[in-house]
Amino acid sequence: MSKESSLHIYNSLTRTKEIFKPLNPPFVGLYVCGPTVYSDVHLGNVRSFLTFDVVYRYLTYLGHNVRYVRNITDVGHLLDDSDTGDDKIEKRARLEKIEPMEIVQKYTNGFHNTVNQFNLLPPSIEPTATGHIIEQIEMIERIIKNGFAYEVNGSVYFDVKKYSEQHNYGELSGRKLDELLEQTRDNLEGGNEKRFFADFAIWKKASQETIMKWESPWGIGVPGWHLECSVMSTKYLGQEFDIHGGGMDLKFPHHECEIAQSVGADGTNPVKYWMHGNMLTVNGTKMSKSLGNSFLPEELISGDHPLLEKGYSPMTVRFFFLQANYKSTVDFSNDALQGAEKGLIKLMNGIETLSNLIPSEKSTIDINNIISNCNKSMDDDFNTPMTIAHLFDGLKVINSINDGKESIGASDLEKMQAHYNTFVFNILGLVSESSESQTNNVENELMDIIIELRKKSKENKDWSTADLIRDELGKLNISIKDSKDKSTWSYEE
RNA sequence: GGUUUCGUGGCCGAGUGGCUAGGCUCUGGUUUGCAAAACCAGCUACAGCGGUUCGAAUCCGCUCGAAACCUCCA
Repeated sequence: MSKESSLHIYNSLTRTKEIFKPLNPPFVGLYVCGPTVYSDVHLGNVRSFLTFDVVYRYLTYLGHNVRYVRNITDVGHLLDDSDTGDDKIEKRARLEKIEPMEIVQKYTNGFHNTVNQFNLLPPSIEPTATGHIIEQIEMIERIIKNGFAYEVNGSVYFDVKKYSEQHNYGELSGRKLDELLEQTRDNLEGGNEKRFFADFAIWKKASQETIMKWESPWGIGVPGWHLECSVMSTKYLGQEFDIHGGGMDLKFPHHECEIAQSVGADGTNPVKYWMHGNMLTVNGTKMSKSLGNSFLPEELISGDHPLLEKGYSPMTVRFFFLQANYKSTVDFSNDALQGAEKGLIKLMNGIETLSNLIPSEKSTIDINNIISNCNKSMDDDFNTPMTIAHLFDGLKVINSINDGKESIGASDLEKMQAHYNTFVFNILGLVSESSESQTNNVENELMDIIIELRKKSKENKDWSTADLIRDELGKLNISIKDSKDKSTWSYEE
């Protein structure tokens, strides 16, 4: 069913690159931690979702039947585990004086808009935490039954100490419990319901004011944040599934707790391959809401932000992110963005050139190398920067064919065009930003007339008229490029 | 303090024991009525100090520096 592939994935759990073998071919389960919808997603969030968008796209390209689950956290994201723990969404609702569900709807819509702008494919299933309260309660019951959780005063905590007697709590993040203890001594002070400092809430008793709350065997309350991912991933992908992704910052405690919960409830380690995307930094520090250095997509596009010299299109940003490895931090800078902007234009121009190439009798160049190089680099843990480098290598060939220095046969040309379409548009998910506006027929025909007129004046060596036309079009952001026998036009920024 | 990771040229960023990354910028050239685009060539590199090796930017050790996580965060 799936193509011959030697896809390797860096598994955060084993800290090595492993060959990817689906548990139940041709199906592949991919779960990605989605946003907590209590405020706008910023660019750092986008990078993470983009990483897994490309993973999803490439797995699909390889012929796998991928079920991609990305959740929406709409409840249970407690500010902390203290007894006065507050829910992020409720806090926001109180601030904005509206219903929690209104907050959820507002920022879920915002999230979807953003994600569309960056051309991220929608997941197969986008479950919400509030839609799976029953399953969460059932999971808590299983954990309690197995002796890995205890109830105190209407709340339920995961018993990390008990768990670590039989299992390895910290296997994902590399943390050791006794070391953790030394560092968190301060947190043990005060009246805490937990038996052990590392225990975490899986059910939290609701206070009087809490709006979103549910009945449970332990009274009225809300589920713990880590629980929803454990429940929803295994509900839709099975007790063991292939890939779990998320940002590096979720590795501990969130993902560590997910493992503990699943093992605690069902005795199975749910995830075969853990993937963690790295952070977006600004001037060397992580972009985050709390630090106030985050961009909203609108600010990015308009350039209306103190840290931005100008606006950048979503595709420029997408391309910029793809030019770095997902496992590395990327530093956001204007110089880098401008570099990406020009690089993307070059790539898109090259594809335009490719689509207009005229085939020759036979090829003087080897197409297969370019194609297999792209596959190889994607197979190497989704190495998009390398893939892009190979695409640029191919561009040189395309341009020299266009210049008449090399030639390409009809079947090779077809292959090459298919290859660029597949890799650039389907796998990397880039979109030609000018093409949409160029589908207007009247516009195209008008431009044909103008270009024809200009051609006439050029033939008459009436340079001033030819230049006038070019300059005036330039004012409308239309640029004219002359080659030997014809002129082409396109919109520019 | 602990865990994880990293330090590559003007900028961004791959790579990995011996073979050109790539993009952007800059310089020179080709092409062009001019421009743009394209093409060719050039320019600055692997934090520092030791070690292993025939050979290291790539492995090991130390030093210096940076980041994330250890509290909510993609």
